[in-house]
Amino acid sequence: MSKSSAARRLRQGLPSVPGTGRRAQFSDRTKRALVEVAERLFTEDGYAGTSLDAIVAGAEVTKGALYHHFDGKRALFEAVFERVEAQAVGRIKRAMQEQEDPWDQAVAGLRGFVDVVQQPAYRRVVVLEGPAVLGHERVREQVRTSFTVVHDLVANVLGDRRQPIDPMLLEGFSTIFFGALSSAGEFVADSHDPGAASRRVEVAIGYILGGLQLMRDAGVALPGEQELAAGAGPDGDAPDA
Amino acid sequence: MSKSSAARRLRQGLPSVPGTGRRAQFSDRTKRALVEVAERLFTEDGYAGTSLDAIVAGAEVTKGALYHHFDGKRALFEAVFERVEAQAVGRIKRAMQEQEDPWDQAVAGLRGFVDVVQQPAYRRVVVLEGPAVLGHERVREQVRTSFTVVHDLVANVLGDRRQPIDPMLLEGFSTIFFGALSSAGEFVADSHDPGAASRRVEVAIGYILGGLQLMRDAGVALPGEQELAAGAGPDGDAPDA
DNA sequence: GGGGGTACGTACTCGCGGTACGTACTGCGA
DNA sequence: TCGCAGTACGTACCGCGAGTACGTACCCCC
Repeated sequence: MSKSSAARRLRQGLPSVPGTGRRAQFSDRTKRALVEVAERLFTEDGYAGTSLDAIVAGAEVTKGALYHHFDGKRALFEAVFERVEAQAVGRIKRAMQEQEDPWDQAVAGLRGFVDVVQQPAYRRVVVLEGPAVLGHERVREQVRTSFTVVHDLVANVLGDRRQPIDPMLLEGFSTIFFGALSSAGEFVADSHDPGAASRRVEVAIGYILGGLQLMRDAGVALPGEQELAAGAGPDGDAPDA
Repeated sequence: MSKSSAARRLRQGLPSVPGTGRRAQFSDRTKRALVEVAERLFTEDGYAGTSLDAIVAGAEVTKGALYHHFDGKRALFEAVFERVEAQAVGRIKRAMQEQEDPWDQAVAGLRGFVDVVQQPAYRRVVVLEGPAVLGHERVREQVRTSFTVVHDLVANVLGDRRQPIDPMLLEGFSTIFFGALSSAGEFVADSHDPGAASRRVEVAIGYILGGLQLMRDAGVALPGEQELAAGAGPDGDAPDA
């Protein structure tokens, strides 16, 4: 049937008689193997399309091992989800740290984010199936890290004003802009010519940010908390062109 | 076990001996009942959380009827998906037709879209699970109708220029803005105070659109097709503030 | 009025997630 | 060094649920 325990350990580069090796090392290796195989299969075939049997077969263990390390299929998916997200955050942060100037850092962050959304694992596990499997609030919670980058950038672009911006309005701006960036990444990933598409996307994002700066510099005031608290705001349309 | 055929027909308000009634009417009624029950259950419990047994029990038919009308669970979900989307499009179009002025129409369309994204059925079936179950390209295809509203609006805001805008760039703008609107709806739906949140969202969207108009009127040119075709564009950042 | 086709109902299979339980190995304390 | 407890699995099984095969009643049209 399945390979013997000794053969498996041999394949993992460990002594077949593990008298000397640390036991926890075996355990961690098994767990990591499960997560890595699961990431590959979930990315290729999706959550529902991947059976636990396929995962344990790929990792050359059995369901007993899987259920020893994880509470079930969802928990395993969540582990994969966290891993993919962590890799994405690392990628974005590394890109930003290569820049000195705050503005360049922000641009690098945006580019990094658009890049990340194009990774197959990120698209499938985090964007496509994550919300349906784990609930979108769980995704939001996890994505909070990369969201912060966008949040700070928006605050920076809208900032430099005397009275502080209404926090909920800032949150709204950030959320909207975050959704815009996600769509931008999707647009590039779905495009037949990713290079050309990403150039368009950068132009578009730059144009939008430029517009926000123009609005700010033109003195078009955002409403304060008291105006927003009142029931009927202004018609909410643009300044007369 | 289950109710007899006669009892079911009685319950549906049809003669228990349906000698006079049209046969196709029974069929359509069964099909619609299945879709309606499925919409309710899919919205409440999600795709994976809803069993076909629960659906056919709710519709007071059996799996034979379901598999006669639909190719399987996915096909039934797709029918629900199309129904929910069609209702959403109708809602948006109706809101727009109440306005005369093109700008007011556009604003009504945006508001209608943000409204729609807050409907539980739309959120769950179209936004949350649709992409994972049917694939995001299928969702894109279906959502094309409401996307057109956004597309036209963006073209309108960016338009009024001498040389026409690069089509792919316009597509990028629309996609990004569409994503922004989706996030806006999600923001409102997730908020504890939807009224306050939707006011913020309208302000933010108005501010962004105003920025785009300012950019246009300030003569900040978007690159043409030939510049975009060249490999390295400008750094893609905002105009100096 | 009978034959064919539609619109179901019934009974079953099978894949898959989850569970119960057995077991080998390992590190530790006496 | 010997037991002993706990870990890290393996194995066998259960139940649910999607899909299928097949039977049947009824309607419509000739």
